Amino acid sequence: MKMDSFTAITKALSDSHRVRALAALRNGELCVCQIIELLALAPSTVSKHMSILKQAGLVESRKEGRWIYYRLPARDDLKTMQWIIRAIANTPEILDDDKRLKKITCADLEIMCKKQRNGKC
Amino acid sequence: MKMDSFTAITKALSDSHRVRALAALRNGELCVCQIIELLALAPSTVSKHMSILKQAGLVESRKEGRWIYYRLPARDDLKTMQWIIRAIANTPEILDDDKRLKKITCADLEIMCKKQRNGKC
DNA sequence: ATTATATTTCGTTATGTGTCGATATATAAA
DNA sequence: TTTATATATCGACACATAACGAAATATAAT
Repeated sequence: MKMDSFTAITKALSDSHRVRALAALRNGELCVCQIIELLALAPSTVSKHMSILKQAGLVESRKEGRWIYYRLPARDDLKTMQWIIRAIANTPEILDDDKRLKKITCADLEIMCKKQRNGKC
Repeated sequence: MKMDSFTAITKALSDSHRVRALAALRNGELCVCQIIELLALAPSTVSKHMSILKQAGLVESRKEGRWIYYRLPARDDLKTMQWIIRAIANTPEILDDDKRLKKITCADLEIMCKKQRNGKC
């Protein structure tokens, strides 16, 4: 691995919002609006975070209609993820996120996005 | 691990100078002035870097007379180090550092520090 | 005791980063 | 084709961080 690639990864991991987003993806892909809901940040902010994770090679993305889904890389050449996930999986923040994620993933995407527009989240 | 401890580690690892210092320690402890020589930064800057690494639990220190030595933690509870070291050990930067380290560790501490004072490094 | 010196701490400056709102882009709906 | 909307990009701001030199601290040498 090159030094730049390495620091790109560690920089990407040095923000707790990004770490939480990454952990949220360990049980499957998520739509951006679901991550927005989870982190409770402005859409533009979440978009930036995800682009940093993608740049570092820590996530991949897929477009489906209006929605964009992010996921952990399929080919885990690096066992990076395993270590990271295991390191923080039991923190209160992530455990709480897991709970909230269940509700978020159950909700209909259209309805959830509409709630976000109306500022009811 | 707590989330704060985790991001303290990733933040510490998100600077290439600190990563280089860490890699330099994998073959044994080093005096601060040796790390100054290796990184070619101001003493105060190196001191700050080492305190960040120490805060994150990535290094320990030992005082001996006027000199302070840093080393990797003895009890590697986390296998963190192994992964980090392996990830960057073959980068040009680290390989070059290894070469220069051989000369640095051979040189007498007193003489090297004197050279630093006179600005000949 | 006084001086020299290895390292840290402090203050300052320049650059980087997280956040947001506004605008742009691309796709779906009407 | 026009309108709605999910996400990304841009511009601005506040705050964090890396760098240095100067001063402080602690230890060794004289």
